[in-house]
Amino acid sequence: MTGGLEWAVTTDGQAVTLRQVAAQAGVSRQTVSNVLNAPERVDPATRLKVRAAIESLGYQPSRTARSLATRQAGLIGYCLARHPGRSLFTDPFLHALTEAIEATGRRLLVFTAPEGAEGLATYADLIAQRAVDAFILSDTVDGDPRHGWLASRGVPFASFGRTWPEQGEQPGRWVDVDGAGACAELVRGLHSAGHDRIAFLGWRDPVPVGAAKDRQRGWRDECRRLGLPEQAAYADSDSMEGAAHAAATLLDAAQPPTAIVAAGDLLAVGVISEVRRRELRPGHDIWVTGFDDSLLATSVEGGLTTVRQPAAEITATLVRLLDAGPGRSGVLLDGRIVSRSSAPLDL
Amino acid sequence: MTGGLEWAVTTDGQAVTLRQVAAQAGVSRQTVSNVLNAPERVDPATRLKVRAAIESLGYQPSRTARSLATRQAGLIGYCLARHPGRSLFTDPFLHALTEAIEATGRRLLVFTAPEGAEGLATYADLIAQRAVDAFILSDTVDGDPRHGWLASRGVPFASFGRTWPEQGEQPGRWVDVDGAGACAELVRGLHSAGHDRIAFLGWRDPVPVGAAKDRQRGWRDECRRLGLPEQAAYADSDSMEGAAHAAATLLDAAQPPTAIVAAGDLLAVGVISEVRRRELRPGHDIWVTGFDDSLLATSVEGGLTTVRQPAAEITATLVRLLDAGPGRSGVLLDGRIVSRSSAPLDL
DNA sequence: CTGAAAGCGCTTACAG
DNA sequence: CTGAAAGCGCTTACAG
Repeated sequence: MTGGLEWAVTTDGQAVTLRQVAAQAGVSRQTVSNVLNAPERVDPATRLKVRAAIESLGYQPSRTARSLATRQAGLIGYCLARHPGRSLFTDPFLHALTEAIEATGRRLLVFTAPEGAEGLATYADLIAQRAVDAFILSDTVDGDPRHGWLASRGVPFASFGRTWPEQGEQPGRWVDVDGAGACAELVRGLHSAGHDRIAFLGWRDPVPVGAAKDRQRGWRDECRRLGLPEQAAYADSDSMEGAAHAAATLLDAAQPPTAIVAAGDLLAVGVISEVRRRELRPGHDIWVTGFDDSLLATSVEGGLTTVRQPAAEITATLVRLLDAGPGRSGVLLDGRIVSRSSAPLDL
Repeated sequence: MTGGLEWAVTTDGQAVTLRQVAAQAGVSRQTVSNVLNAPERVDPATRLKVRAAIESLGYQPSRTARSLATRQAGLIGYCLARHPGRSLFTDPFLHALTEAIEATGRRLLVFTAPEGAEGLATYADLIAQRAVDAFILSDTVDGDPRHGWLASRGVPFASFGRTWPEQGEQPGRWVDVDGAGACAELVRGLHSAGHDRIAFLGWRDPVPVGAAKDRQRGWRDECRRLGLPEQAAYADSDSMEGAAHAAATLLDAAQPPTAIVAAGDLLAVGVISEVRRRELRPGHDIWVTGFDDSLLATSVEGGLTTVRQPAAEITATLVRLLDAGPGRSGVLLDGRIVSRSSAPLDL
């Protein structure tokens, strides 16, 4: 014993099994199994004896053998987005998801799959091989085929993100961040701070969509409610450069906005660079906000006001939904506005 | 049958097993197993018969049962970095790794663990549970304890990144990108383009380290070789802002550099913003390079000249090393310089 | 070439 | 409360 980090192997490199624990404790194998899985059924004295043997041998049950017996892989499948590095939220999300799953004693299996309906074959393989018990879906797209497909087969899953069908019609269970609500709040905050011309800067069309439209809708509805003009511009690509050009068109208008709500942090950073180039000061002359609270948000001078997606809450909800059984339900979580100097909001 | 996407379940929702395939084909179970695992041993005629049954039932072997019999989990473990979102290469790396592992018929299990020696307990658990066959290590730090610990226990692993002990002393097998070589090449390219004052911009100390020092060493050695001055500055944090401030000190010098080699893309973007703020033109007045070819590199105006880490090559090498058996070896891969307008190099 | 047997390391009713 | 039995769904020698 070298201090708790030794792993369960005998001198010949073989792993310790139930049988050896049973032998050492002088009980049968099923008794050992019972102290592990139903300790209340076994006599306290033998329980202690068995626990001592487990401890001294450093025994841990084989996941594989247990899985075969219980018919549970103990693994949740998660498909990595096919465009690595495109979203700045992917990495924090995956980390939080892994921790949330681990907290329930299961683990995360990641895999890749082709886009769209073709990718279903990969899901089918995983199911047929009984390699996972359930799936977590993210990077959902409008009309995502996975949800209906899985639901119709009775495969448990939970989705981060909506597929945007009519309300209540989405198969299965989902959780999402209320992008519309967060952007509306941003507009209210900016308006309270004295802004009357609050523009929106989004992505031009062949881009993600659902979530982007949701954010824009929140901005637009709130502007209407407050009787503010609706100025919007769109970046040709998801880049700082694209955003800078789009921002330029806004700032060149006869009545330029005094605040710009960008649909993402990267876009916001592009807006800021354009603002600076015009010798205007972000957070003074022009207020700028982003979305995601990614590493970029704390990377620009003074910091970027942005909307944080509550990764831990999202993933905890996903895990809960996973075990909620069949049915349809949705949870909408609030994004949290993080105020920094690009738009010093009073929250 | 609805077109190949149906999964292997009977009408009662139970998965198809070997036994049912055997029954339908009119052979024994081990014959079915043989056509799957050693087809050359079975008569072509029965092989066909069995294949037809497999096909028609949509049968796939249970991973769990197979794992128990073969004593191979079929899973590779990979620990996610504890600082999600800090590195822009994490996401592309993970995606490439997953594909590389899948190409060998195995899958990737991701997990989280505490930093440093404490985290070894998590590795120990995974091993004791026989949940994985091997590990891929990344986010290596100087003097990383994992390599020696795993090697001494005979657990297969492969490392992306060095632990920077004396040459040849690192336990196990590793692959890394030659940051020194790439930065030296950058310096040569800049020098050929007429630059005589080529500064380096890195991170101030309590940051990653090994790789950062390696990049700086490449820059420094090449500057010495060419007889160029060695100007360097360091960002206080891994942020555009920190880089902008550090760049300012360089540009305020009596003999300011005409080119700046930044240790990372985020730093480089910060340098560019400082350059622009001074009404200087990146790629004309001041040439700027980054490292990683992350999404930021194509996000700034005209694009950032940077060093691409060959994700597919790295991960293919990792998988190869995983199966190379015990021993020590290292592979140093070249980074590829991607020239864009922030430093229009002739390559 | 094919099949009967044993075993992988657990768990789950079920007797005692 | 405890243990003998059966079984999870495969694979791997080994007879025939």
